[in-house]
Amino acid sequence: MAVTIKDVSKDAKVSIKTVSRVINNEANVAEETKKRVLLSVDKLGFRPNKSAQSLRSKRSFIIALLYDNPNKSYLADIQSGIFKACKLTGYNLVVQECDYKSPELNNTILEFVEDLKIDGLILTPPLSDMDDFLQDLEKHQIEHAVIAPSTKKTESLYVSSNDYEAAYKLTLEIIKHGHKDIGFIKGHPKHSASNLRFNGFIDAIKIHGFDVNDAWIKQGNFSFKSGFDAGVEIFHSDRIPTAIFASNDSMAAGIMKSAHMKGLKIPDDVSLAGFDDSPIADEIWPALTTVKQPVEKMAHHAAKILMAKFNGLEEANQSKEFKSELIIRESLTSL
Amino acid sequence: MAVTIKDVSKDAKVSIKTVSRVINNEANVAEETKKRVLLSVDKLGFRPNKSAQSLRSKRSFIIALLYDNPNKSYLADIQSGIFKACKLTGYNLVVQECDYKSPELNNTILEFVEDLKIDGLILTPPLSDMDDFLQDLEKHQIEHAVIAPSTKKTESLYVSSNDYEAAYKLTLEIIKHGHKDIGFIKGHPKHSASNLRFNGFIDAIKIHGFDVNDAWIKQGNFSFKSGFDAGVEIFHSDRIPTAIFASNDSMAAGIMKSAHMKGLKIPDDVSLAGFDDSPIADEIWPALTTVKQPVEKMAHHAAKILMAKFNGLEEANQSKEFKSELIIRESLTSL
DNA sequence: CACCCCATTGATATCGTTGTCAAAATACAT
DNA sequence: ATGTATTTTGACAACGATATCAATGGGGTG
Repeated sequence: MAVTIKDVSKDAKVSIKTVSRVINNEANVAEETKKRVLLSVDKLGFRPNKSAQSLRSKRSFIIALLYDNPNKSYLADIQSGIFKACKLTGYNLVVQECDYKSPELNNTILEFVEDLKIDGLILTPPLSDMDDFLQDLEKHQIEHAVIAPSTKKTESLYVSSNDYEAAYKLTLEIIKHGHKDIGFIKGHPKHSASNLRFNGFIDAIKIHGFDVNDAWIKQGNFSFKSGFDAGVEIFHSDRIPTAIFASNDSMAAGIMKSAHMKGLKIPDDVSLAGFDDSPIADEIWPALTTVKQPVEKMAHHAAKILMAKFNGLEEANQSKEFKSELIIRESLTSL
Repeated sequence: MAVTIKDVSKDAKVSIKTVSRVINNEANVAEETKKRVLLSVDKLGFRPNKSAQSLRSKRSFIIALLYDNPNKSYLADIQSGIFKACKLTGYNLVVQECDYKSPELNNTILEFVEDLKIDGLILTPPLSDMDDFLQDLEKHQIEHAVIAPSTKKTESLYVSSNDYEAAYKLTLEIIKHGHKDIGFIKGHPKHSASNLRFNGFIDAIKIHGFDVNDAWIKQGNFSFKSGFDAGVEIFHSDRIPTAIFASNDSMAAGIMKSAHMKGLKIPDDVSLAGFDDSPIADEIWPALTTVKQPVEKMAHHAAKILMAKFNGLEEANQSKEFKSELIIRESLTSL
C-alpha cells in the first residue's frame, strides 16, 4: 500500500490536518512543526493521492490544451511549450482535439472540464477567436489563456505575436532589396493572422508610394495547393512581379513549385518570402526567407500565467505580445 | 451542485449500489431495474464523478502518450490517432514528453502513472525499444502498447509497420525504372527502423545481383543536414549513382539541395526517393517518391487494443503489423 | 411444504484527502 | 493576574463513488 497522509501524521506525531496544511503551504503552521512534517514526508516518500485531493478540493492539477489546427509543426511547438511549463509546476497536461465548427463544442468542453476538474484551458487558433465560446468560459468561470487571439478586448489572459509588424518589416526588407513589383498571397480568410499580415504588407507598400497591382494579390488559404494555384495564375500573366510575399511557408512552397514548372528561377527571376519558419522553410531549395514566431515560448508563457493565475500569484495578468524574428534566406535576393 | 449517484438512486428508488452496478455494466441487475435507473440517469443528466471513481477504484479512464521524438509531423499523427480512439471509448489523453536518455526516466514515469492512476501507456520510438523500461512496466504491471518496436519478443501489445518490406519494394521500384547504380543514406543508427530500411534495400539489390558501391552508402541520422552532407560527398566523386534512396524525406530533401547546388537536376540527372511521406515530400519540388506509413491508423489501433485489454475485451492481444504504401512522385524517373 | 440455490438488491464501510469548527496554546493588553 | 486576541492544532465530517457482505425473494427439488 502506498504511503498516506495518515502514515505521515503518525510518523510526525501531528494530526492529518496539520500534514495537509504543510503540504498545501497553508499559513499558521509553526516553523518547528512544519520541519518535522516535511522530514516525515521525505522519509516516507509521501505523495498525496491526487484522486482524493481532487475529490475533496475540486482541483486536479491538470490543464488542457484545446486545438483544432491542421498545422502539425505549429501544434507540436505549442504543446511542447505548454508541457515544459507544466513540468516546472507539477501540473499535468491533457490534450483535446476539437471541431471548432461543431455546435456541440461548448457543451463538450464544459463537460470535459467539469468531469476532469480541469484547472484551466489553453486555446489555440482558431478557437482563440470564438467569442461565444470564450464568453461561455467566462460565464462558467473556467480559467483560460488564449494563444494569438485577433482581438484583445476579452477578459482572458492571452499571448500574441506581432504579425502586423513582422509583415510590415519583412515587406520593408523586400523593398530594401530593390523590389517594387511585389505580389502577395493572402492566408485563410477566417484566420485572424491573415488580415494582420496583409495589412502589414499593404502599409509598408503604401508608405513607399508604390502601386499595388491587384492581379498580384491572390487569395489563398494557407495550403500548399492554394499557393501553387496562385503562383500559376500570377506567372501566367504578361507582367510578373519581381518578388512575392506569401502569408505562410506552405504557400510559398507552392509558388516555388509553380515557378519551377514555368521555368522561372527563384530567386533570380522572382524573389520569394514566406511566414512561420516551418520546417519546410529550411529544407526546401532555395531556402525561404521568412518570419519566425517564438511559438514555443509563447505557449510556455501562456501556460505559466494561466497557472500563476489560479494559484493567485502576482505573475498572472502578464498577457504579452511576443516579437517575431526576420529570417533572411536564399529565396530573397536583390534586383 | 452537480447530480450525484445518490440523486439518481432516490429518483429511481433503488440503492446507490444498484445505480453503480448499472453505470458500470455489472451483471445481475434485473432488466426492469436497469431501465428505470438509466431513465433517471438520463433525466437528471448524471455523470459519475471521476475523482471519486478514481479514488475508490484506482482507475482514471486516462491513458498517456509518452514521447521523445523530434519529428513533429509524426508525433502529431500519432497523437491524433490515439486521441480519436480515446474519444470513442470516453477515455482522456494526457501527454508526457520524456527524455529517453535521462536516468530518472523510469522513476519519473512510474510516479506519474501512480499519481494520476493512469490506466495505460502508449510508447513511441525511441522509447519503444528501451528494454529495461519495458521490463519495469511489466514488473509494475502497468498496461502499455508499443508503437513500432524493433523486436517483438516482449509481452507488450504493439503495432508496427513493415519497414523492411516497404524498403525492399521501393528499391524494386527504383530498379524497375532501370536504375542499377543506387546510393543509400542510412538513418539514425539508434533508431530501429534504420536497419530495417537498409536491409530491405540491400536485399532487393542483391536479389538482382547488382553491386553495392560502398562510396554511395552513407551514414545519416534522419536530419536534413545529414542528408545534405551525404549528398555533397556522393556528388563530389567522379562517378555518381543514377538514383539515391534516403531513409527519410528530410534527408532526401537535403540531398536534393546538394544536387541543386552541384547543378544536378532531379530527377533528370539523379532520381531520388525518401521515406515517411512527411509534409515536405509533397511540398518540395520535384515532389518526392516515398513510402507512406499509416501512422495515424497504427496509433489508433494501439490505443484501441490497449483500452480493450484493460477492459478485458477479446479485441486485446490484437497486435498488428500495418502495411505501408508506395507513393510514386516526380523525383523518381526512368533511365 | 420445507428446503436450498441463485439472482437481485441494499446497508454500510471505505478510499485519502480537505473543510469546518472548536479546543488548546500562546501572545498581548490592561 | 486576568481577560482578550491570535496563532496553532486536532477531531471529525464530507467529497462521491465502489467494495463487501448480508438480506431478500422467486424458482426448483424432494
